[in-house]
Amino acid sequence: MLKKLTEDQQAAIIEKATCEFAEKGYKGAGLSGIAKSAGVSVGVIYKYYKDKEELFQACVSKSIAYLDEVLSNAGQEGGDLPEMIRSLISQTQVACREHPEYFRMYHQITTEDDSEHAKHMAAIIEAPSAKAYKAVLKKAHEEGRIDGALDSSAGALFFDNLMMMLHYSYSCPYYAERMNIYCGKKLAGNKKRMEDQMVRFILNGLGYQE
Amino acid sequence: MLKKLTEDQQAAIIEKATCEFAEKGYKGAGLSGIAKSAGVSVGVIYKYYKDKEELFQACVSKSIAYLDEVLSNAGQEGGDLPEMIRSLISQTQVACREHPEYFRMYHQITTEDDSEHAKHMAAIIEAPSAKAYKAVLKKAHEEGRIDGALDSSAGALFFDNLMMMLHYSYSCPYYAERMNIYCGKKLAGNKKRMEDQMVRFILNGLGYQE
Amino acid sequence: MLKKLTEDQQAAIIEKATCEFAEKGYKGAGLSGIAKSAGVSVGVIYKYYKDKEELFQACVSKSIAYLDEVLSNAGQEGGDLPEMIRSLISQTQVACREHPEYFRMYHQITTEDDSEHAKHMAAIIEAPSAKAYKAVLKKAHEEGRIDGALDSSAGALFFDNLMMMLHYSYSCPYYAERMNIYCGKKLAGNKKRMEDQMVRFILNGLGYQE
Amino acid sequence: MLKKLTEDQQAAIIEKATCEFAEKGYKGAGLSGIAKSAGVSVGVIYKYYKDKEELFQACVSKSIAYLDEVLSNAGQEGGDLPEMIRSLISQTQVACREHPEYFRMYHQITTEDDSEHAKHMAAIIEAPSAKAYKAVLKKAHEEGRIDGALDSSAGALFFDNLMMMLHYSYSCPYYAERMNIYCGKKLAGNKKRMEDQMVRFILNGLGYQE
DNA sequence: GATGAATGAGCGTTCATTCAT
DNA sequence: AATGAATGAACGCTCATTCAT
Repeated sequence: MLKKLTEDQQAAIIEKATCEFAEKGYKGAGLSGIAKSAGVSVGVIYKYYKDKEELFQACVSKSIAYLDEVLSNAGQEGGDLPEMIRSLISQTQVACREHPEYFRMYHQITTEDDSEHAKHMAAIIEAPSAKAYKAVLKKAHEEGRIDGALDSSAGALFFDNLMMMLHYSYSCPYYAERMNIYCGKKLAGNKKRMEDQMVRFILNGLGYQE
Repeated sequence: MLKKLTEDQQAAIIEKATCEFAEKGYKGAGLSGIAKSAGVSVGVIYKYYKDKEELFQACVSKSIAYLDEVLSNAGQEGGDLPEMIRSLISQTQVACREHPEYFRMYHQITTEDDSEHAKHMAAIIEAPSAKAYKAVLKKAHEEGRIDGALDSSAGALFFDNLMMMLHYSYSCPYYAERMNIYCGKKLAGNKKRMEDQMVRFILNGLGYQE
Repeated sequence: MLKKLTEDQQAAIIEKATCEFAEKGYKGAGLSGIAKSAGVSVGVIYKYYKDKEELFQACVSKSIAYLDEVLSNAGQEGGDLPEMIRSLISQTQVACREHPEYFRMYHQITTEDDSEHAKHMAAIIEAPSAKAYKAVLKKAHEEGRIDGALDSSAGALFFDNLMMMLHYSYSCPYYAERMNIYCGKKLAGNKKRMEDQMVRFILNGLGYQE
Repeated sequence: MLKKLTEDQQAAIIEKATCEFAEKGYKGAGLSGIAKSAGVSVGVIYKYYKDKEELFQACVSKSIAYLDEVLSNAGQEGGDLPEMIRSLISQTQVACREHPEYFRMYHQITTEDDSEHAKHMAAIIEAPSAKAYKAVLKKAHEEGRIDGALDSSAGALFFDNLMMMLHYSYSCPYYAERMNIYCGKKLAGNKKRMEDQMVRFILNGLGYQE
C-alpha cells in the first residue's frame, strides 16, 4: 500500500481545515482554500473524508480530543477544589495559545442554527465536561464545602460559563478586545493575575470553604 | 413604480434581515429571501446598503441599540447591587424571549475573525456596559462591599461573562441545549430559579456584603 | 414584469440544449456549453428550469409536440392506408431535414439504462403513435384489408420500427451511412424512390388489399 | 507484447467494461468501477488502452465480432429464405438473452455524432451483413421469388431494420417497454409468436413466393 | 427611484488520467 | 510492469451583485 500523502500532509488537511472553519464558519469555509493551504489537491480530501461535513466532524473530533486531554490532565493533578480550578484555568490558557483555532471553531459551532444538529454537537462537546464538573461540585456540595443554597449543576454551568469565556478571550479577536476593554491591556495581558482573579471569583461564587 | 421606500419598508428590511442572519448566519442568509420577506425588491436593498456586509452591519447596529436599551433600562431602576443584578437578569430573560434574534446577531458578531474589525466592533458594543459595570463595582469596592482582593474591572468582566452566557442560553439553540445538559430541563426551564441561582453565584463571586 | 431574455433567447436555450443532448446524450451534455451556445448565462437557465433534468424534459416535450404535429398532419390528410403511409413517410423526411436534432435526441433517449426512467420515457414518447397506428391497423384488419394471420398490434410495431429506422437514417450520421452502405448513395439520396420502396414493403408486409 | 496481466485478466477488462458501458453509457461508465470489477488496477488499463475512448472502441470491436458470429452462424444453416429468416430471428433472440450487453454496445455506437467516425464504424459493422443480405435477396429477386418492384438493396435494408429493432427490443429497456406498449406483455413476452409474426411480416414485405 | 431577471464567479463534488512507488 | 493514491479540470448548481426597464 503506497501513500503519497504523508502523515504531515494528512495532519495539515485537518489543521488548515480547522483554521478555515474557525475563521469562516462551516458554510464560509471552502474546500479549495483548505486544499490549497494544506498543499494538497481538492480531490484527495474526498479520499479521506466523504464530504465537507465529514471533514468538519473530523476537525471537531480532533479538537475535542485535545480539549479532553487538557481537561483530564488538569483534573488528574489531584488536590483540592481551588487547586483543580487553578490548574484548569492555567492549562486552558496554554491550550488557547497552542491551538486558538480549536476554540474559535468551537465558538463557530455554537452559532449553529439547526436545532437538532446543535443539540447533537452540544451533546458531544459539552457532556463530558458537564459530567466531570457536576461530579466534583456535587462532592464538594455534599461535604458542605460550597454554598448550600447553590444547586451544584447550576454552579457547574456558571463555572463552565466562565471557563468558556476565558477560552474565547484568549482565542477570538472580539473577546480578546473585550477583555482589554474591561480590564485594560496591562491586567488582561497578565495571565497570572487574571488566573488569580478568576479563581477567586469562582471560589467566592461557589461559596467555597476550606 | 416610482416611489420611495417608506420608513416601514426600510425598517422591515432590517428586521427581516436580522431574523435571517440570526437564523442562518451571515453566509447562510440570502438577499433574495430577505427582500421577499421584507416585501421589497432585491435591487433596492443595494440602494440603501452597499453590499451584504453593510446590511449585516446595519442589523448589528440595530441589535446593539436594542441590547443597550434593555441594559440601560435595567440599570436605571436604581437600588442596590443585588437589585440591579436581579433586574438585569430578569430583563434579559424577557428580552431574550421577545427578540432572540438580537442576541443571536450579537453572537454572530463575536465570530468576526478580522482583528481590526473585531476590535472596532468590541469598542462600540462593549465599552458602554463595561464602563457602567466597572463604575458600579468600583463604587461598591470603595465602599468595602465587595471582595477587596478582587479587581473591580475583572469583576465586571466576570459578571458580564455570566450575563452573556445567560443571553446565549436563552437565544441560541446550542447554548439552550448546553443549559439542559448541565441543569436538566426542569431547572433550566425554570427561569425564576435560574435567576436566583445566578444572582447568588454572582454576589458570592463578588464577595458582596450588604 | 420585465424580461431581458427575449423569446428568441428562450427558444435558443431549448434549441441549443436539444442539440447538445442529441449530440452528447444526457450525461454528456453540459449546462455551461448550452448556455454559451444559446448566448445566455448559466444562471438564467435555472430561472426557467429547475435543473438539468427539467431542461431535458422541456426539450423532449418540445420535440414530441413537433413530432405529434407532423404525425397528425400526415394522418389528417385522409385517404386510404397506402396514402396515409405515404404521407407519413414523406412528412417524416421533411421533419428529419428540418429538425434532425429531435430525432437524434430521441435516439439518445432510447439508450437510457435506468429501467423505470426508460419506461416513463417510452410511455410518453411511444404511446400516442402506438395508439394511432394500432387503431388504423385494427380497422383495416377488421375490414379484411390486411393479412388476417398478422396481429394488428405486432403489425403496428413493425410499421413503427421501419418508420423509426427511417427517422434515424435521415438524422443520425451512423444510420445515414448505413443506408448508403445498403442502398448506395444514388438510391439512398433519392427520397422519392426510398419512399416508394418503403411504402411497397410495408403494404406488402401487412398483406394490404385494396 | 510484454505483459504481466494474464489473458484472462485482459479479457475480464473488456468483458466488465462492456457491461459497464452497456449499462451506464459511455459517460456514465467509470474507469475505477471497471477496474474493480475486472480485478485489476486503474493504472494498468492505461497500459493497454490509451484512454477511455480506446477502451470503449475495443469493447465495441469485441461486441461486433460476437454479433457477426451470431449472424453468420444463423446465415450458414442454409435452407430457403423463410428458414434463413426464421433462423436469424430465433438465434438473435437467444443471443439477446445471453449477451444483451453486446447489443446495447452496438446501440451505443450508433449514437456517435462525429460524422467521419460514424461512417467508419458503419462501414466496419454494417458492410458484412449488408453484403450477405443483399446477395441473398438479389438471388431471390433474380429467381422471381420476391416482389419485382422492390429493389433488393432496399429490401435488405428494411429487413435489417426490422432485425435491429428486434435486437433492441430484447436488450434495451426503452425498446423492451416500447414493445410492451405496442403488443402488450402477453404477446411481447411470447418469443415464439413474435418470431412468427415477424417472419410473416418480412416475407410478406418482400413479396416472397415459394 | 424601484424592480427583479440576468449575470458569472465560486461552491461542493466527481472522475479520467498520471506517476511515484 | 502493476498499482492505486493524487491530481485538477470540469461538472451541476447557487446567489451576491448589476442594470435595463
